[in-house]
Amino acid sequence: MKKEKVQERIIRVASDLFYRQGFNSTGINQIIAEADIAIGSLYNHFTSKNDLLQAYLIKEETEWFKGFEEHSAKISEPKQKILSLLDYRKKLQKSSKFGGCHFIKISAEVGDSSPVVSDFVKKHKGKQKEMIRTLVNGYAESKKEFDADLTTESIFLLIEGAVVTSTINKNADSFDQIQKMIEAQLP
Amino acid sequence: MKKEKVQERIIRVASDLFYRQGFNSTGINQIIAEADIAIGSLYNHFTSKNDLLQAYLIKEETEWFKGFEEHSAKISEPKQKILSLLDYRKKLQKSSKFGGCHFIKISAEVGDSSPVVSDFVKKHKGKQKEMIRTLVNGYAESKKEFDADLTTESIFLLIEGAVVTSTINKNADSFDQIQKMIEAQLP
DNA sequence: GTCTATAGCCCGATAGAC
DNA sequence: GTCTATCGGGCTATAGAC
Repeated sequence: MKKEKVQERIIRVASDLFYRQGFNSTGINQIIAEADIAIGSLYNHFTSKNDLLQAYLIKEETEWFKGFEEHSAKISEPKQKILSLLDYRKKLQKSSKFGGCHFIKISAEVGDSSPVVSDFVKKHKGKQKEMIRTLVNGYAESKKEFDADLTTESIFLLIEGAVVTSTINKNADSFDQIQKMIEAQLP
Repeated sequence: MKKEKVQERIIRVASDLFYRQGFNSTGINQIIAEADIAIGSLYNHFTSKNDLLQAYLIKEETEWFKGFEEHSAKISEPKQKILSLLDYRKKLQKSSKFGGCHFIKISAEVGDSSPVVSDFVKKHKGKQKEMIRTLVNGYAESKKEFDADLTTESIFLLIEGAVVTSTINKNADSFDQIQKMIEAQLP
């Protein structure tokens, strides 16, 4: 394990605070205190707080896809691969104490006032949906009279609904429910 | 039309700003400027900014249910009544330029740090779901072998997913998609 | 490339005149 | 019950020593 560089530590600390407290509720002073650096050092590595926000988005997106790849690496059967995505999102929610989706959260907080953030989140959710589409198409090859597009949209929207709802209710019930629903759509 | 009282104007202005800009990004000074009052008057009617936040939540919840009642007043057929809920949420999204659900938004921004807000949003979403359950039960009476509970959860989660997704994509596509899905669940 | 000090601004909230 | 003036503190960001 290589020693963590200063810049990486700043991003890690800031990301954690942005997610847990919100971007606007996290001050520069808190970031430098928890990262144990001086404010001059922070502004040597990042030009502004918004610059940190961009690094946060990129980091979380990279880790999101890498995390799913690792989570589902051993699964090759298409239906199980789809279900492992539900399991992945459920796992993320549990390990974050139901903190919610990073991207929905930041979008709700600063999205409308920052086109950079809105665009990033929109594209990210598009990537998620395309990943689902690939999984569904892999499943659909063996089936006839199967509407892959509608199934893709349905799985995507059910997951988004389940994530938001599990965040509000602070439990994983909605994931157990959508698992039944999605299994029923994959005969 | 009665003349709008000062207190009502404050709530109206603050609510609008909280929704469009976010709670943390809205300052007291902006509220009093747009409401055209002095800061002393604001603190005569409300004890704190958090007090205003509570008034905002109550106002939005009241208007949400009243709005649906009016929107669906002329519809008595159970299936159409359910579909009118989708139409209502779609209408809300369009008229707010896809600003998203008030309650999901405030929950994402300050929910975790404020149990009062988290609890309110959780209860509010519970009320929404119970309303859906009543509508679905009204429909289910005429059907056999119909899983009202699972259908209720499915409709609720699809709507939540559609609202979040339409907010991110700034269009109503997801509502058109869930309409197909939900119609298919109501044979 | 790390540090301290501080500028310049805005925040929520209060005091007290009228 | 509305107003103005102001407090104390936090904010992001910069300047400049080392």
